[in-house]
Amino acid sequence: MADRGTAQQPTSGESLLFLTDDQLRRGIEAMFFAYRGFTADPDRILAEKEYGRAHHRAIHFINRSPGTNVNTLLAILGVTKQSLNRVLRTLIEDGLVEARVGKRDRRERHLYLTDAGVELERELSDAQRARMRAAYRAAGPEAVAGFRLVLEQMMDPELLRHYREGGEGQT
Amino acid sequence: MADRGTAQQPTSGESLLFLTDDQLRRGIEAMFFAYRGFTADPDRILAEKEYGRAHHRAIHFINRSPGTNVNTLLAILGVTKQSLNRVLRTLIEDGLVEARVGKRDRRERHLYLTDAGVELERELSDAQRARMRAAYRAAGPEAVAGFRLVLEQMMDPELLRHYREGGEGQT
DNA sequence: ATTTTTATGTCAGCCTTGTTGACTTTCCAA
DNA sequence: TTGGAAAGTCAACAAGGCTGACATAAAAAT
Repeated sequence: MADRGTAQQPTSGESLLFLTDDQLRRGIEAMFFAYRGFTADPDRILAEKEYGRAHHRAIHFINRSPGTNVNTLLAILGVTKQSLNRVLRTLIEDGLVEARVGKRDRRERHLYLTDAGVELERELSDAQRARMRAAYRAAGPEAVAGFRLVLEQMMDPELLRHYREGGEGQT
Repeated sequence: MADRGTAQQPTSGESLLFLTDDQLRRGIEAMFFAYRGFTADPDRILAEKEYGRAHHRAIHFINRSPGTNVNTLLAILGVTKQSLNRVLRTLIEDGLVEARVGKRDRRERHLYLTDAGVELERELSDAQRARMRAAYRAAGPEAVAGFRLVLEQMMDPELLRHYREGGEGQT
């Protein structure tokens, strides 16, 4: 209802054909299908190990920011503490994650991957990166820049912050 | 383990900096965060109406290809028939989807949205398109082309087929 | 004409991962 | 010293995946 309907003509000289409902629909489907491919490889590995996608996400972000506390992780993952806690507990029990009591604020738990955790993270992200790398290589650097730009625009602004802050990569 | 590790230098003249592990990790996180934004608006609408994301997906693809049969939908959505059936049954009970017995092959059910179904589809896709349109507009046509190209490369080839066949848009 | 295969639906039961609500423990800070 | 934030726990529940088994109708093959 925030829309001007389906019939759209090119307006100014810029040609806004890429904003037609049909083009948008194709983008939406591309997101849907691509996300499936994006998660397929890690999912296969996780299934063998009695873990799920939620474990992967926790492991990923603990690996990216070692020593992060539970609250921060909660905000990044966008789930409830009860939901995260269940996942975290199994990872700690299985010796993949270590929760150290905070020094300054002893209520906080700082999360770290153990050696075994690092190893699983490696296995999962190697698989995911392999597919990503193949896609990047096939599409080329200019396409990748556009890909990243559009995705950033689709994010919740709050998450965009976490995204930009995460890691020390030279963009 | 299909990787050459983190330390990567620019090789040929082409500069393969966009293929570093760090760049790939940022792409992976971009996918994760953006997918959340991508589904946030429809999810909000669906929650009010006692439906979930699975209903949205079914409605979307029935709307895109009216008269499609259950098997095709199964292949596109990548779920089991039991899972789809549960969703489909509620949609039919609620009068959003109609299942007509096939004329040539009377085993098949051809699926159509009713007027009420079309209306919900509109509401959901308007919300989703609005965000997509804002992202497209902010990123610009060249970025959108790259976005689509990378996503296509990430898809399962089997799904890529469905993706390309779907709809009659002039790409 | 009979058998087999295909398309679909359905029942039962399981798992993961999300939710809300209530409650406790710890401990920083006003 | 007391209020409240951070963290953890327990219980109950729902959505939406999954497998397996089975039923029915109709098409296709023999």
